[in-house]
Amino acid sequence: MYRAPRGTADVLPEEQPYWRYVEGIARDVARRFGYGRLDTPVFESSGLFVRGVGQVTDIVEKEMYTFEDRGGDHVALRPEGTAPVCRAYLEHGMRNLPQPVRLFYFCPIFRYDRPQAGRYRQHHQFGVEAIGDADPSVDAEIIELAWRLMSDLGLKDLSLLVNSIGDANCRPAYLEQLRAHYAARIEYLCNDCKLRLERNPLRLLDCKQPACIEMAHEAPRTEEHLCPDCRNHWERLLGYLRGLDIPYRVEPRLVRGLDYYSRTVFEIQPPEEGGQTNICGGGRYDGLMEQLEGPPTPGIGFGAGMERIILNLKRQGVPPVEEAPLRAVVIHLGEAATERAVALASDLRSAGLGAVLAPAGRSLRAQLRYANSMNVPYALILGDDELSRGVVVFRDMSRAEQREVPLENAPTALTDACE
RNA sequence: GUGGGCGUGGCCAAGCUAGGUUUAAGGCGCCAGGUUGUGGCCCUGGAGAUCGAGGGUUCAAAUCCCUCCGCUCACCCCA
Repeated sequence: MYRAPRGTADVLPEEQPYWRYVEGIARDVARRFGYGRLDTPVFESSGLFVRGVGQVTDIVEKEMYTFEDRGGDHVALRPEGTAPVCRAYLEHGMRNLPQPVRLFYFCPIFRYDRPQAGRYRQHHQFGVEAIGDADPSVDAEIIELAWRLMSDLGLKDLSLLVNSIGDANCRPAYLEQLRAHYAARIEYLCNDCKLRLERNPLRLLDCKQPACIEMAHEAPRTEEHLCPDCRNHWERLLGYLRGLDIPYRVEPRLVRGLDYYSRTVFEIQPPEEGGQTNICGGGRYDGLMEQLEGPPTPGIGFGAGMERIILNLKRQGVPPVEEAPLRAVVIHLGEAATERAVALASDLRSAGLGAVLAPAGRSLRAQLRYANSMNVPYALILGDDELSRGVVVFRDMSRAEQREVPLENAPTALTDACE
């Protein structure tokens, strides 16, 4: 028998309220901040991600779903959300729009990884990007948006971690210091970190090995090696966050796994529980547009994992919104009544009422049991007797009371009853 | 890529240590009946499993051995 591929999941009807809930609130928050929705293709040229995300990142090196299509083009299932948005910004000449351009998206993300709690090969992100303005007030706006999303969702006890990793001016010198610090202690490094020392020294800082954590503690801090412009940007951002009463924590060892980040990086973490630590991550990417062969254009944004948000909503007991509920089951006895019941159910739907037909050919008792299991407030019962008199039995399921109403008045009666 | 745990009807699961008494318990759910037209509780009945797959040991394997597959948790990485 076929199963859903490893690391993917069906979202069953009973799960949908959570998805609707998160989408609804995310959409509303995005709207209140003036963000417009952008949908991009589920696959892109592989090169977009190799150039944008970075050749030596795990995402590109070992997690991308890439393939050659029948025409010989090299494409990849989208492994992250920002590069496609930037591609679309460039492709559609959005620099001619008022800056910054504010965009949001919901999309599936694909990474070939060993699945575990809160981690999938196909997951979904809500993301926002503000492109075309380098001012730290935009950083604050993005972080505020993320923070407001979480609080509007009803999630509690979250932590906001922020850091600045500098820019092209100050990072090279910082990385040299970092390398020197670790090179002097190379014999104590874990094997992964020995590789990082050469290839991606920034990542030395967030190694989880105990010995490496210790070294990271004494390592030079990004925050203390910023050039004047980055320092000014950083301090203004923190000032704005304080003004917004957003409780941040500066985390000197916070770096991000994608190459394109510069200056501001941040994450939002749920309270400690087993499983994945961050439900939202983002930062500034002022160099990305140039990597994609566009004009220098600053940008900042974040991605938030839908599955992880929903996982935490469940852990915290936040109830999702009710969907438009079913109002009635239409019960019918006999061929003639069935024919009329089909029309009656249709009339109810035309009146905006959720209604389903009880399974045909079953006893009244069985159909009522069905109505009971559907958890509807009313059952409309139509048999030969009612049909001949032009009425329908209108039964209140919770009170176990019923009365007759003229067939043609059924939609109105049900509407009134549901108010 | 590395390591731990687990695989018995749609779901939860007993049985496996000491192989035969299992035609593989029980519960939920599903269908029917108990009321020839009245649900929820209760009662009765029914459908539904080649015990993850393949091989081996044995007179006999869900139970023991081997191989493979899958799920899951953690590392790594990230949302």
